[in-house]
Amino acid sequence: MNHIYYEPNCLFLRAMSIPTKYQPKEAEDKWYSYWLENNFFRSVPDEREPYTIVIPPPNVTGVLHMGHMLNNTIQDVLIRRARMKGKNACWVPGTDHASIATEAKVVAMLKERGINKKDIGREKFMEYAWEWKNKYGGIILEQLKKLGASCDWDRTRFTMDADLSDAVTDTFIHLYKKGWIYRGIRMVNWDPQGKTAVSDEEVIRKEVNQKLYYIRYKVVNSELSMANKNSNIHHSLLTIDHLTIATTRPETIMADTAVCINPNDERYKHLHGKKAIIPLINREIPIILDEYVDMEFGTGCLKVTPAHDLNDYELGQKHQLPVIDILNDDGTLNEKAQVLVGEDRFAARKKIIPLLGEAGALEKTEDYKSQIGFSERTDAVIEPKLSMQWFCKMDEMARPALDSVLKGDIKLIPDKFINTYRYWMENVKDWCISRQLWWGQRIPAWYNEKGNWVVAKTQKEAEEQFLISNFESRNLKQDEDVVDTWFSSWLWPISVFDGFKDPNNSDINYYYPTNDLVTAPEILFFWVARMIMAGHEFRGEVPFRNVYLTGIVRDKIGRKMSKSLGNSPDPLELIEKYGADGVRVGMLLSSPAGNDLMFDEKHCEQGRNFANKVWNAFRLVKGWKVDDNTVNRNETAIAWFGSRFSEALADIESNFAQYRLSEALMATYKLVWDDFCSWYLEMIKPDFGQPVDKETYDSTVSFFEDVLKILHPFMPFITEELWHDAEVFGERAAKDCCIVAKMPEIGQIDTQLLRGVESVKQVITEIRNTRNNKQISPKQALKLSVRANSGTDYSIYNGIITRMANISEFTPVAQRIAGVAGFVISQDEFYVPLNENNDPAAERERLLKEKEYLQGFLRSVEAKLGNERFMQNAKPEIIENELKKKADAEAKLKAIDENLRGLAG
RNA sequence: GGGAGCAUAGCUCAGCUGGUUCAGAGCAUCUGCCUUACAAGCAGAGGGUCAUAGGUUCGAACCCUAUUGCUCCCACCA
Repeated sequence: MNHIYYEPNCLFLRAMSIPTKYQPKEAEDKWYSYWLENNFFRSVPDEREPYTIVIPPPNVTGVLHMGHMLNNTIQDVLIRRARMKGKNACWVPGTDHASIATEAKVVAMLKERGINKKDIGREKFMEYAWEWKNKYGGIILEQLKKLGASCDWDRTRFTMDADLSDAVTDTFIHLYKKGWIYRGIRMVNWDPQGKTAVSDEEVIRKEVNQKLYYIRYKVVNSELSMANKNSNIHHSLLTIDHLTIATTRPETIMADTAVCINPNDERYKHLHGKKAIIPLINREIPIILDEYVDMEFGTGCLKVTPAHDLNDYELGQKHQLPVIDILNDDGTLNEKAQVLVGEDRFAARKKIIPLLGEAGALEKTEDYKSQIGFSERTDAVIEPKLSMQWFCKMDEMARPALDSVLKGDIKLIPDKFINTYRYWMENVKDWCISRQLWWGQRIPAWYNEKGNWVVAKTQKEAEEQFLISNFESRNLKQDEDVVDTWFSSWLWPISVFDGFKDPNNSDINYYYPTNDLVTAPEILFFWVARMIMAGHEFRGEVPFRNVYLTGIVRDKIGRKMSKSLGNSPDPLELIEKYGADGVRVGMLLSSPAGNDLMFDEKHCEQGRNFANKVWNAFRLVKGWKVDDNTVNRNETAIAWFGSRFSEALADIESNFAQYRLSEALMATYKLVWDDFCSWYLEMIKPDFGQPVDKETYDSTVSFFEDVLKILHPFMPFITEELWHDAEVFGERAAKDCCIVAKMPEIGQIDTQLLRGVESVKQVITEIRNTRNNKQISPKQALKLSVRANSGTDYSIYNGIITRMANISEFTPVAQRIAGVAGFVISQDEFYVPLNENNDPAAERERLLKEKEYLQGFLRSVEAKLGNERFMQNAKPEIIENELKKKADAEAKLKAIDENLRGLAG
């Protein structure tokens, strides 16, 4: 779309050696290193007010995705703004060890090399894992730098740093001593792929199409079966009946320990006290009675499998049923299953169906939809499994954490999340904190050979405790499990400032509580709620004041961006293509807090175009020659933009105060593009080849400085680049960088002037419109007259109007001018005599149309004013407004009537 | 099954305590322009029964009720 023959024209431009398009790449590298070299991101406590953000630590092995882009752009905007407002801004970066995800990656890596995790043992495995971490762990942080993230990199932390791990151990012991951490056998969510337990929150439920299998169990006549106890072979001959159960998991029938029916179920009264026989393995199980069974569902007969279903487990406990666990940790069937041993649970499900068929036990299958739990990290289907785990009691910690949100000590933005937060906190369950992994902080519990155990920080301390309690303390072994990753990340806002190691150090005292937390609503409970609990428990204070919840980044047709769908653009490629500033603007343009972001590359394009606009506005100003002898004719324009800037700034500030970042950006965008470029610069632009007067130039340069400042948090690179143009701004010392410039403050706002210019803009638009309609070239100067009925003095706008609308002569008149094109702006009549003949008929039509509209308007206003109840109930200022509307409309109608009469005459 | 939220222009969203004929912005679209900063641009224009149906009110996009459609969260029905 570039006009090839246009570019060479640039050669004729004076002082226009800079390209017509902003080149982001070079500026980005240059200024990011410059900022680093000059320690602008570094924060140490001082006398200033702190402004602190701790980054939601990304997975150490992760790579940057669009969610990170959005999240970190927001944080950077907030932190840069705070820095420019004179606060001591501190953004603490870091990464999370993400035990299950990282361990899975390391296991996969080892597998590729033909190494099995179990064979090499824990120590060797950890060596590999650290090696992996050191190799890939920094990638995502390096990527954040490309985005312009102004983190204090000297403070970079990792959740498995020695100090942070110590904090985990110490808090574990602390909570254990309080009685809030306990150990027990429970049904947990087992991830057969990660081979670990996961917490309830890490289970994602999805609706899945399944089959419901109807399986026939023979029923044994109890007396006969007793009599023939020793002749299993003849079971089938002795059965007198059968029952049918419905299940989605036929591969678990070998673990059944009962069949349950509702005692009130008339259909099955004859089964009371009898026994059923599991098909294929022919094991006898009791038929028990419990009202838990829904008579409506399936056949009304429920197979009870305590080892592989939470409800069945509870039912089993109640009826003291044995537990038969037929699954290995990896989800394959073990020898207790007797059939299909070694098969994976899903393979077994497929294979058992023909077996049941052959045995005559399969009655029918039905399609069936139900919710199934998947592991958040590995996406494996969760298997309920009975095992010994560590738990953390949550109810007591939840209470203050709920209060601080309900009382508003912590604000959720947007606040619609308060409801969900409350629901969760009021129904909080104990947290399963142990994980059967190696990558993470090991549980500080020690066991002797007899199975006695203590909780202690070191083996030595454990031995001492064993001695005190007179237990055998030889050959102590530490618990093999590690704690849940979130058991370290919930300490993050405290641990990054060494608040556990040294609870009274100057950093934690200065930076804590932090100000804003920017994160996704998905981890509101996982992470945010638990951080609040930890804040109360370990510091007696909330960890942050505001939680800005971002939405999910989706593609433009609303699908969540994911690797598997391949619909996620590579953020670094986007930066390459549109520049970091362009991408930042693109991300922020349409993403109000809490709303999902329908990502479209077009937004980045818009961001890039905006950067280019700023760049070219700068080229314009840079190209001007200043002449001290030229007179300033732009006082009005300068005064206007000063006011307009303050007005817009007030709006921007208010948007920021409410965390409406996209609106703050849009307000900035419009101020710069429309008010500054399209209006102000056009108003004051000297004619080609003409110099600009000193006053206008200085004011414009100063305005430009302010514009760069308010743009900086959104577009750090281009602003810093232009900021350092020595020709325009003079040489700047390092300490005077844009990144640390003082944000402009809201100045005087001359509302009368603002309103006047708004009218003037309308006048100019009308004239341009007239040109468009009548196909008059903008180059052809026109004459303009005004009959100022409103009393407005247009003389101060003379320069603006003549320049912007190419008017050769702008004169006030006392009488209306007949037979001339015209328009009315707030009671004032404007006339544009045109050279060619007017079309009186068309003009008349236009006037009649406007008259009709005004009459309708007047009628509605008069109706209101004539309404007694309105006059009684409406606020006085509303009524006053209506009266003014009436007067305006009447004046306009009068002018139109006069014009119509003129046309007629 | 329970709870919450949303529905405004082709798209993404504003619309704050009901009150300018209130229906807005950006993008996209259309028309005319290579006007000496910028065609990644300039100037102008056209787009909407505010999901549907009722109600409250002098007055409703806004408050209430119902309906429809979508989204999210929570929940053990095999």
